[in-house]
Amino acid sequence: MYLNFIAMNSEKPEPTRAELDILTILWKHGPSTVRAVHDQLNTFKEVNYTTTLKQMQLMAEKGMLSRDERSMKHIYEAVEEEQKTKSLLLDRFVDHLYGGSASNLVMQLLDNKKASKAELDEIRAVLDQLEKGNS
Amino acid sequence: MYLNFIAMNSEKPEPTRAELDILTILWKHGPSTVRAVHDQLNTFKEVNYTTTLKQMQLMAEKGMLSRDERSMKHIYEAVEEEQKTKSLLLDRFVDHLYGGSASNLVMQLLDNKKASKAELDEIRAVLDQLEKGNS
DNA sequence: TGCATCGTACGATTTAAATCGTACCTTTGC
DNA sequence: GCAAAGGTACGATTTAAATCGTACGATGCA
Repeated sequence: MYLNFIAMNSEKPEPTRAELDILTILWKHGPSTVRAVHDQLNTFKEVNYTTTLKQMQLMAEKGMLSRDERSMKHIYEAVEEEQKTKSLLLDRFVDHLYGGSASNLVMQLLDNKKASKAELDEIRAVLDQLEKGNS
Repeated sequence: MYLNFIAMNSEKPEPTRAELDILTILWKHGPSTVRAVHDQLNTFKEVNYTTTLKQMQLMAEKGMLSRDERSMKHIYEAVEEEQKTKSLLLDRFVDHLYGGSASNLVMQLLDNKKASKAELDEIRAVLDQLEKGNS
């Protein structure tokens, strides 16, 4: 009763929605000032500049972002790579909603007619690639 | 003919984590008492009974659950179907993390070695099925 | 009949996320 | 040299989610 493996394993915090918005911008544009991130953010979401600032400061404190303070305009950068973070989120998502079954998720995805013909072909290509590599 | 209010409102709220846990149980077991849901819940998460009760009452208030009060032990049931809800969540997920590209998501998924050989085959089968139907 | 058990109701609290207001320091242009 | 513009710092507030404590009504049964 002392150990809880599930709790121990899932102790990795996932970014919140607002954090993910900021990460996405940083991944896309590379190291940036708060101002730059904020401007991007405001193209789809209205928030006060200080809100973005605070958010990024907190993220830096948490270790999600690093920052270069050499100049007065601090430059922030995402610490974790895009793929790594998204992959974590995706895994959690599959586990939570599809009992860990990737194929179940894909089936649902394809059923949703969310995938165009071009996408289907692309997916098939990925499959071919994988099978070739594995065998 | 009047249109359903919920259907008209496209700002459909997505269930929170705790809510999703409860929905998942209800989808799996069908209409249930709070006690039954709570017991299931406690197999992987420690919460007080009244917490589960309150949560389910709120969900009913929000229209996510319906309840039959004829007996003292109220019976709750999920209003939305499993597939419909999951499909909404999946779409939001794809949009947010993969710019709406299903194939990008699938690629990541397959890269994650999260998919076994059997799953790959299954996915391929789904693809075949779809292409046949479409063309 | 009385008490333990199981149920609902619901206000209050805790926790976490997100936002904002205000203070104050630096740089820049005139 | 100084005001305006633009930057950081950070406490306080707002909002939403999740949890719990307590009250009290039904039921079952020795």
